[in-house]
Amino acid sequence: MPRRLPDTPDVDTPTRGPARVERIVARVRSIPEGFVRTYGDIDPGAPRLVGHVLATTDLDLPWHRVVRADGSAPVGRRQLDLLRREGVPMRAGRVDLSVARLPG
DNA sequence: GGTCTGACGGACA
DNA sequence: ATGTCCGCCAGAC
Repeated sequence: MPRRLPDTPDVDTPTRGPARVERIVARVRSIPEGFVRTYGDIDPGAPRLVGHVLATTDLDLPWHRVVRADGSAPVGRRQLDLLRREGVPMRAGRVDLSVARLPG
């Protein structure tokens, strides 16, 4: 008898290990100026991992284009300024996701 | 091996 | 709106 069953295959077959981090980096990198993506959009299976990556990486990424699911900015005013400068629409101090959120 | 912690998200009170 | 709880994954001890 196997000591454990194989992971349930799902539609998404998330990558595991360092490859997953690479995928996150790639997705952040691909956010065009003037748009944002949420942590959950970048990695639905592990949004916190996205934060972990952004907080520890030394790569030059458009980190300011990653916001929370409600459009608020985890890093604060500095981040909002950067976004405003790119013309990202705001509403009540948060990003207006209905307009700025990148599809997919 | 185990335990904790992130720039989170969703459910629920 | 505000706060709690739990799940998620990789990395650092």
